[in-house]
Amino acid sequence: MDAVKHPKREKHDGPLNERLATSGFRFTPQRQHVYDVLLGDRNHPTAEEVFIRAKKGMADISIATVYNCLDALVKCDLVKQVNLDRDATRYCPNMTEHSHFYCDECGDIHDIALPATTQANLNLPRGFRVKQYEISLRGLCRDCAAKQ
Amino acid sequence: MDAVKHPKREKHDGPLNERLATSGFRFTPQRQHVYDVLLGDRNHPTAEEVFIRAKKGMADISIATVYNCLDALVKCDLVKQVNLDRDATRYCPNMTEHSHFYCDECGDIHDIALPATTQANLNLPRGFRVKQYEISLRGLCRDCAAKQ
DNA sequence: GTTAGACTTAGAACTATTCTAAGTATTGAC
DNA sequence: GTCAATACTTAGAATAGTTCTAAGTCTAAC
Repeated sequence: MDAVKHPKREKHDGPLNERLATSGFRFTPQRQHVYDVLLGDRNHPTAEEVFIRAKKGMADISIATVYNCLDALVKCDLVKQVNLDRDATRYCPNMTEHSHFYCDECGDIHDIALPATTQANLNLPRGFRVKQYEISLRGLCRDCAAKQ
Repeated sequence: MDAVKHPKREKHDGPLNERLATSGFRFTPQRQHVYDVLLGDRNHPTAEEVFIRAKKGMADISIATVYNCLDALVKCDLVKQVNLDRDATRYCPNMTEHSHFYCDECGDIHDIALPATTQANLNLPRGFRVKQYEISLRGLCRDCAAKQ
C-alpha cells in the first residue's frame, strides 16, 4: 500500500469529540468530516452518497472509512440508520423522535414528527418489553400529491 | 443443463389458483408448495429457510424458483415481505393488518395486532398522502422478558 | 522516545438477491 | 389433435451493499 499520510488531528473539544470519547472512540478528522457532511445536506444519504460528498473536502477518504465513521457515529448516538426494504442503508443526523415518510414518486424521505401518544397507543400483549419502535410511511409527499 | 422433468400441474381451483390468475400468474406446483410451506410454519422464514423446507417435499426445487414463487405470492397479496434492518427479507402469510415485534434475545418475530386508531394518531403534515405504513418494534418478547 | 492499540486504506471476500440462457410446460389458435 | 407463443423452472453467473483483511499510520500513555 502507498504511504498515504493521514491529516493531522487537531485538538478538538466540540460535542463530537465528547460523544466519541464517552463511547470509547477517538476523535479523527475523518469522523468530523463525515459528520459535517451529514449535518450539511440533511436528505438521508446512503454511505455511497456520503462518500461522494466527503471526497470533495477530503480527497483521500476511502469508502471503508466512511462506513467506519458512520458506524462510530451511530454507536455514539449522533446518527440514526434508516432502512427501507433492503435498499442501501441511509443515515440521518436528526436524533429527535420521528418517523420517515418515503415518497413513491420522487423518492425523497421526509422526517415526520411523532405524536407523544404513539407508544401508549400500540397496546402490546402483556409481558412484551419494548426497547425501540419505528414507524415508516409510504405514499406521496406534499409536492408530488399536489402535482396529481 | 440436465433435462429435469417438472412435476405435472394438476387442475387446481383453490384460492391460490384464483389469486394467481387474477394477477396474471399461472398456477404451478412450485407456487402451491412454497405457499404451503409458509402456511405450515408461520415463523417468518427467510427465502433460504423456505428453500430448505421446500426441498423436503420437492427435492428438485431451486432457490431461484423459491424467489420467483415468493415474488408471485407477494404480488398477488397472499404474502407480505418483512424487513428488519438489512437482514434477509422474511415472508409472512398473515395478511391482517399487524406490526412485527423482534425479540433481541431469541430472535423470534411476533405478529402484533394494531389498534384501529393507529393511522389517525399519526397526524401527518397537511398534503401528504399515505398509501402504506408499517410499525416495527424491538425488545424482549414475553418469554425472554420473564426469564430476566 | 517507545510501544500498544486505534484508525485509515485498498482491495478481497461475503451475502442476499437478481439476471441469464437453456430447457420444459402450458395455453390458445388453428 | 398440432403448433407456436409464452410463462415457468433451473443452475450458475452477476450484482450491490457491506464487511473483512492486512499493511501502514497515528495517538495516547507510559
